[in-house]
Amino acid sequence: MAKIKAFRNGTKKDAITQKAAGLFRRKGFASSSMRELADIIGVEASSLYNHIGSKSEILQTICFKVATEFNTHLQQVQGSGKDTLNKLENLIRFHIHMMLDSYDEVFVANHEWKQLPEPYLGNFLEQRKTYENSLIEIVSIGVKKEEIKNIHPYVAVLTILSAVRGLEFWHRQKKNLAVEALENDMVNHLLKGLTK
Amino acid sequence: MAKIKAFRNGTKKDAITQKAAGLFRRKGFASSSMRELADIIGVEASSLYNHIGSKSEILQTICFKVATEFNTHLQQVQGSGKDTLNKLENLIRFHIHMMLDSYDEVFVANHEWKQLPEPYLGNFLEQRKTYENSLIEIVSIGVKKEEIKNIHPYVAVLTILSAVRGLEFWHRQKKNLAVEALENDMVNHLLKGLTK
DNA sequence: CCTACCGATCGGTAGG
DNA sequence: CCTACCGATCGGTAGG
Repeated sequence: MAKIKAFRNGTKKDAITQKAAGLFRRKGFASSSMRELADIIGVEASSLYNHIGSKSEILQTICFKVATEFNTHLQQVQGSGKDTLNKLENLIRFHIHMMLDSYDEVFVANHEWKQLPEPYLGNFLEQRKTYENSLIEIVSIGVKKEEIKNIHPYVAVLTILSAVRGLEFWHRQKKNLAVEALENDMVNHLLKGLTK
Repeated sequence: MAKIKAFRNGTKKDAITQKAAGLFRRKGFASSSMRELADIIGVEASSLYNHIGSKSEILQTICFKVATEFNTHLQQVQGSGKDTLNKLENLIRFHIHMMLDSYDEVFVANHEWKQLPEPYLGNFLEQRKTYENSLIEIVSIGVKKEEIKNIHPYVAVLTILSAVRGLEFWHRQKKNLAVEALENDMVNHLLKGLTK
């Protein structure tokens, strides 16, 4: 019975976090009230605190869940032994899939991390910097091995990360454009450019 | 005398708007209070209302000033008669300069437009959609004229706009990397790719 | 430009 | 899970 109760608490907390991700994405963290969130869940605001510790804790859960998923994937890529262009293609496709599959969570992690309280803010920024440095290292090795053209690795990484992040705008538009076509065109653009 | 008073009011409002842009960028619009802004200016919160109508009005001023600057430049490019790659390069460089020269304002326009009240929100989104459609048209013509490779124009525009927007992250880091080198590398990456 | 203040709303708690 | 409520803070106004 205790097990079932724990299970129920877990799913309820997960449900709150999921609904919160959607709300925070639409209105922003600071502009979202716990009363609004409670309305969406279908309870009174005070009842939320049986499942979560604070509003801020919800944001922490979202941000660090996303960070962990990206870090886990990066480690797989680093150990794959593929060449630079293959690694970058793999990373780009993963970012695209994450943005499309976990839109609310990735969006919130990208936009609302500033509202994290310390020490979570510092921890989050450190993880992001480490992630970015790993990508820079991958590009840097590619330049040295002459597998890709000579470019400042930092600029290439910034361009790639920013471009895939921009898919948050696509999600809202739903053009008559298949996901696979979009993904392939963006990979092609970022790796091979526009010039014929 | 009336003229001088109007002039002083004008600059004071401009000073408030400028300081607000920095504050809104750092903390977000909803998390920034008028009392904080007043502290930065060096007056009491109530005194701000001699120069501005509301907190929301400040955000409107910032967002539409930025939108107007981009629209004005776009019209120049459209009437320039250059080929597609030249037009795109011009647009990319302008976005980069805007991001570096008017960092706070561009950042706030990019991140906080959601907090605009109607009808400003609808107006802003319409302007942005029109701007985006103009860029899509430029790429589309380039594909038809075979000046650039075959790609979904929407994806190319999304990739370019997202990449230049990502320069907001660069601003904070101040790598030992000259602006010109960064600009040239990003233009090169977006137009010619990474592949040798 | 300031003092004084308002009603609304916020995140969160007590107690059942 | 709810009712009832708290202190803090918010954007903004009145009046001088």
